Amino acid sequence: MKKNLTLKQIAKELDVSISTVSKALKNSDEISEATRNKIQAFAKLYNYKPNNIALSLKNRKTKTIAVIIPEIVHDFFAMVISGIENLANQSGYNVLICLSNESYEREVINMEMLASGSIDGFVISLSKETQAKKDYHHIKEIINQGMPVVMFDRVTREVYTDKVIIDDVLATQEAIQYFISKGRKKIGFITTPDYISVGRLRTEGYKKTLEANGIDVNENLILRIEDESQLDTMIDDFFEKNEFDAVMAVNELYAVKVLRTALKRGIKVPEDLHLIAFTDGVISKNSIPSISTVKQNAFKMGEIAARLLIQKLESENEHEHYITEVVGTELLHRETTTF
Amino acid sequence: MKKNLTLKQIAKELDVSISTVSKALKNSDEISEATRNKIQAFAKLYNYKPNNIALSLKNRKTKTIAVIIPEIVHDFFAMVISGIENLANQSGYNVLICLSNESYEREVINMEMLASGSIDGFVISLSKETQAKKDYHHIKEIINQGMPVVMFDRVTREVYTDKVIIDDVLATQEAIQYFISKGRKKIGFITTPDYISVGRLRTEGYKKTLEANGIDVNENLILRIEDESQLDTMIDDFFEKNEFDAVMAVNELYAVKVLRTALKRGIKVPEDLHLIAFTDGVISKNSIPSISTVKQNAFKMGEIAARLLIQKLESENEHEHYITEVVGTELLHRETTTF
DNA sequence: ATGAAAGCGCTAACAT
DNA sequence: ATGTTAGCGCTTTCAT
Repeated sequence: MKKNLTLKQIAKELDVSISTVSKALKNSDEISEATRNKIQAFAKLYNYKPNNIALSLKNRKTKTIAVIIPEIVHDFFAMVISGIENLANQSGYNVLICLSNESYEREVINMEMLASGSIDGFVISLSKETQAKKDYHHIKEIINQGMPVVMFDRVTREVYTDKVIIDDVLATQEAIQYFISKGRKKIGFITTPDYISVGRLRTEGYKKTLEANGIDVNENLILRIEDESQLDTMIDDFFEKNEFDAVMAVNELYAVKVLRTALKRGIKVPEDLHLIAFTDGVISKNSIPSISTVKQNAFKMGEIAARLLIQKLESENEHEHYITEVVGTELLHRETTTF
Repeated sequence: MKKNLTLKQIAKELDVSISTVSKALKNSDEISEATRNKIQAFAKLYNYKPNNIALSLKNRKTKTIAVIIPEIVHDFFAMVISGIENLANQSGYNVLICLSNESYEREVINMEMLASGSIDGFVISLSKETQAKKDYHHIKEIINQGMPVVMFDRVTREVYTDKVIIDDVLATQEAIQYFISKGRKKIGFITTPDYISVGRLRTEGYKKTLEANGIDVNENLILRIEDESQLDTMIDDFFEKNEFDAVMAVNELYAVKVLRTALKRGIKVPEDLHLIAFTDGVISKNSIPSISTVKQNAFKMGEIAARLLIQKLESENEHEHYITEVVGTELLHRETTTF
């Protein structure tokens, strides 16, 4: 490992003191122009780069924020990240991404690693395992140490901090109500186990809407998928045992599997089966037929999360006050619904 | 910002020296068991966490590696990252991800930020803009400073370092040869501009195969897509002006667009049109019909890249020797080809 | 105009 | 068994 050029070396080489070099490079007018020029030229020539680590130690500021997401192969998270990057870069912040891979342990490890010095704040969406365990110690601790954390999408009431979410109940109600308005009554709902916050809320929205319309909730029409490796068989089985005229899925992967299964069984979409998914990503847009979705404005969510975080970072006062921003959603009709 | 507990504070609180605390926490037997216990108990109680920044400054080691990728909404990159994470985590390394967003400037900014202290090494796939500009100064510089860099997929001969690639020419030849073996002659090829290394190589493989089989290369049948926002119109136009019995696309997004266009035009797939794509991701798997692909073993590529990097990091000797690992590919038949 | 020195949090060689 | 000290690279206050 060749070592990086340091102030010390420059100082020695040019036979001045370290502090003179430091000041000269900052263009301080404490230093004569001649010396300044000489030092700057030298630094440039040998491509001096200040050591960020040393700077962070000193300043306790890194101008970088970290995003912790459960998985990367998911357009919703990818788009949120784009939003975060967009706003953060504009404000002069760099963005680091870490994956929890839906694992509690990796979430903790990554956060602890970063929390101790490397970054100024977090944007996080909880891993499945964390939500299942309901153990939020690591996050509370980080907040207690004074590091700002903004949560998005998969959040929890148990941590008091800024949050960015959509109204999952409402968004689902809107979709289900649409099905009903089209005369659909046998509405299937494919979701996650209830310990995942958004899955639970969406299921709640589904049930509420049926009840509000005087339709009995049939638990058989709700499929909760725990283990994605069994997606295909579970959905196939779901169709084997039930009959639907509409299905809603909590993400686009589940939705496209439904679509495949339905078509394979000779069910016509959208004529015989209406389908709406959460997450307006590449799958929904490009599937054939393309899938109608609840547009979550993921990019905007990312921007808001970044804005909230940076505001906290740059405000002096103790931040006793936290807010939850609810981003609006939109029902986007494509080829799996009739408009 | 409440401050983190430091060795100094513990030392003061317990009325011992800082180094005693440091040693005690490392369970050094230089320290009496009594003192050790006392200090460890205190540290635990107040939840002491060593400051990574300080450690890095000291050790010049961070045990974390950074991955720089052009974009996140792309299964190939997502899967490579999984592979990297897998191997890195096993070896006790953390992984940080940064996006270049296909921009030269962001690639440079991110790398420079990280290079100066925050990480031990890089795994990178070049951004489009970097490949177009052919400006690799930032990477060469980092390597010169003694920081190991491993490149994957979008690489360049101009930087001498470890690389992980597939044999793009060969993989394409295999696919095109398959088309030909099925009697297909009007073979379209949808690719990127030639400045993108993998696009160029794949185009080369396409042409070579045709020539080897005595088929004239018709440049009209090659569509180079620069600007993805025009994907739909360009492909539509491509089909308007030409007739195909087979098409190969350099990624799954292009492929699914081809599929949509073909079906919309009443072309039967795979009967009238064979289709093969690079990238074996969610789109190919879930499209209807599902798309036959060149499986790039992205996960494995990630693992190899991480392994190469970590080997360099942990070997003492000056690493004068670099290798390029070529990962095997596989033609995966699904519903857009007949087997 | 320039430099010395302290300090950020930690480790480790070297006292005591 | 415990402590002192120097040093990692940098900034900044306080001399000179």
